[in-house]
Amino acid sequence: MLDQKPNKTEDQHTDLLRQFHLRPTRQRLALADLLFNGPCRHVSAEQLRLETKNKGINMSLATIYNTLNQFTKVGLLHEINLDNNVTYFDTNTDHHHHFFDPKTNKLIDIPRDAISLNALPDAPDGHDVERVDVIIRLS
Amino acid sequence: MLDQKPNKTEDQHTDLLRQFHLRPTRQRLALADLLFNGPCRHVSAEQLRLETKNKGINMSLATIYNTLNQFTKVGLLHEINLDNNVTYFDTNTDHHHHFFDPKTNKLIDIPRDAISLNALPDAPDGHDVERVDVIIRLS
DNA sequence: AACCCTATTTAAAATCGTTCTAAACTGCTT
DNA sequence: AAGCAGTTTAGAACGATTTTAAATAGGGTT
Repeated sequence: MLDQKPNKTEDQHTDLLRQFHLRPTRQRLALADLLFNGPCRHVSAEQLRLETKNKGINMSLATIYNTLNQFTKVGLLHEINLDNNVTYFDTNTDHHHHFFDPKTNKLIDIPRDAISLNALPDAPDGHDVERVDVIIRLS
Repeated sequence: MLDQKPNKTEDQHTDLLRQFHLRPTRQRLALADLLFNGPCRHVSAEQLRLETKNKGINMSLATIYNTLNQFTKVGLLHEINLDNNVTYFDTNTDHHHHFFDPKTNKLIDIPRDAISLNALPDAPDGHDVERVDVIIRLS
């Protein structure tokens, strides 16, 4: 009933965006609000389009894509690609792993240290290991 | 110089396709030849379109997609999706893992037992573990 | 070999997710 | 308030993949 109250985190998001030299526009703040308030999320551009629409926020799908890509570039999000050729964005940018349910296309985070990955093979000549992703596919 | 000699594996491929109730058509045999003769491969539909074209084999891209999907459905191929929203098909259907070079979009197989995956977390309620994919992203 | 039935192939259109374009708008500095 | 660069936008364009409906080709039967 206190929805007049200004969103407590809006100023934080403004600061956050400025840190990355992104102007805190209405649209970017709206998406930051959806992405960075609650618990970690795995969302597609289309999902966010629906969420903004449902909240009465007017913004074009192109802006959603632009923003997600910018957030990804500065490290606020991580990109994940799965079976269906839809790009998902993970608000958890820590090194971690995932359960994946192909039925629902839902991802569940697995903390990094919940999986012990010892004895990794050496990277091929001329390469380094940048990251190790474990995806546990569920049925 | 013996290219008149009938492809020694064509009969094997014919048998293989019949096992899965797929008619051994000219197109499917051509793709089986490209896929299942040499060492394991990771190919996209577009790559196969080029290869068939270069060999003078006439077949539509739709057929390549149809065939790859059919082969996948019966278990002759495995699908892999990476950063670029292109579907790759892996002729190695054993449980194994991959190096991935994002620069070239190339995959390199890692034998299953080259990575020790102990202490996997339990699958969420109502689910089983179907498969575990490890992707070592290179730089 | 001719016939038939169904599976398969095909070109073309359609679809889907995503990016690009060029014009309008807006945050920020002066 | 003015101006400029950064941002948003609608719509077109794009690339990968699927669908459509019509033509073709396996493979069995006569």
